[in-house]
Amino acid sequence: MSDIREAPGGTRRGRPPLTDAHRREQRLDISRQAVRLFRARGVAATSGEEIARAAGVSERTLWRLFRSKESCVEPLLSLALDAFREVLRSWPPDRDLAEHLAAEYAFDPGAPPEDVEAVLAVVRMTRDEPALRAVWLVLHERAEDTFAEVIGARLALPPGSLEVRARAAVVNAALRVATDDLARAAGEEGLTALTEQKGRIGEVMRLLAAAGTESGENHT
Amino acid sequence: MSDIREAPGGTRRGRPPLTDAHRREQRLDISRQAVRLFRARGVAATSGEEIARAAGVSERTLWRLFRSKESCVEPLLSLALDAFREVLRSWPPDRDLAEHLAAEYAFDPGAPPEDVEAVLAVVRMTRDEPALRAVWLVLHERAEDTFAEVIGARLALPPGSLEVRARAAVVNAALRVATDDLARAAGEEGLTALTEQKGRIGEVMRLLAAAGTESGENHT
DNA sequence: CCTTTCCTGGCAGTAGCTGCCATTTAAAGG
DNA sequence: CCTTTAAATGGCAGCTACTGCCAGGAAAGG
Repeated sequence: MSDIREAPGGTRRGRPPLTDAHRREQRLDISRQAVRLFRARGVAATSGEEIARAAGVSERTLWRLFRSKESCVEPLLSLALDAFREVLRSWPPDRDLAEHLAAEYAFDPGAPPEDVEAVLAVVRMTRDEPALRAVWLVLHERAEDTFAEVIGARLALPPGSLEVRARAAVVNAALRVATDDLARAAGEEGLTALTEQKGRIGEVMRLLAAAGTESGENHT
Repeated sequence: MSDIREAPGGTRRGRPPLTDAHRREQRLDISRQAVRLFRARGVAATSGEEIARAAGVSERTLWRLFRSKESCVEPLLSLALDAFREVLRSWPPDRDLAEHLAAEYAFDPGAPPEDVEAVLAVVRMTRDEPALRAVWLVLHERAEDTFAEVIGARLALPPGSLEVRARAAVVNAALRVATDDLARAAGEEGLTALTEQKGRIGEVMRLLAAAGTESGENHT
């Protein structure tokens, strides 16, 4: 809304802020190091100082970029949510939501394979590490706002309305269960069977066929 | 399963463990004090020592009963989830799930009104306090296991199956959105309009009519 | 050059916890 | 009664996650 970046007349002075892209890359790099250490030694046995050292940054800036050591996994986890968000945004008007998701979403972030493997590893770790689970759930819920925008636009309802929020939360829940299941399967069988997993994801997505799209007529 | 409480021959020696009821009451009492302080001074400005002192217990035992000061709100928040769980368990076989929930669930824990108000206050606080939000989300997800038991029994499917877990997560999401909305409304208008709120809860619950019950036939 | 603005690091301090051990409490046996 | 056993609690030391504060250093314009 009122995001005034530049005063109307004057020229910029001083060092320009880092670009958002740079910031994201910086956080992502730290995230990679943190996840590597978490996988190797466990979360409890990994200190913030080690993460900072591995990322080639001071501990002070680490705490500036992440509010807790567990939240260092956020950038990697966000890759999965971003990919889903893109598919949701590409939802064509003439198609059923569940059909669209079941057909188009296959958990394929446009990211290097080592990042994808790291994401799946973190999702698996959230089962045993309560703090990581909390991060995962909070991230998921934050993504609901974006889901609500898409769904709200489709239903011609405000994104903050009760119905839209409920539908966004339902989509979010299905995504979480599907992703957890995929990560578990990838951990047990390796991700060779990823194509088979696409079927299971589609299965979950199809479950919200009724709740996600049609039947906008049964509310007052 | 193998919950052997008593060795086959000998008699119990030493002090018996506290009953679960006592434990719950103890944690609930601490929870009340913590929420009171959180509401008065904010979470950041409330120390674990203060919570312990207010609850008449040593700081050491506080940390034994709660892993973090934010998790002190868990017992109170659980009241809301327990109430819903009870309604879900009373789901009659001949009724639609959404209908049942819309008709029977009205956010009325069998608890003293000051506890109910505290619960709503905490739910409201989760909007601005990220740590409390994380606790709320984790608690919700933990409740999904119970939801899955009920739904699994109804669908004649194992509670751990993908479909049952997905449906439980969907119900859970709807409950969360409805509860957040109710807490917000109660905070703005006071809870005089609670009867009106029952209508909005029903609205949300009816949204999962299709996803929650019938249409078990559209999966492979 | 200087100035401004942003970024980063170092350092001190706090508080949220944890481990360890002593003390107390509630039961049963002698 | 006293002893024994197990569970609960408290006190203390210590570690680490994290914060505030301030001092440079880097990138822009004057």
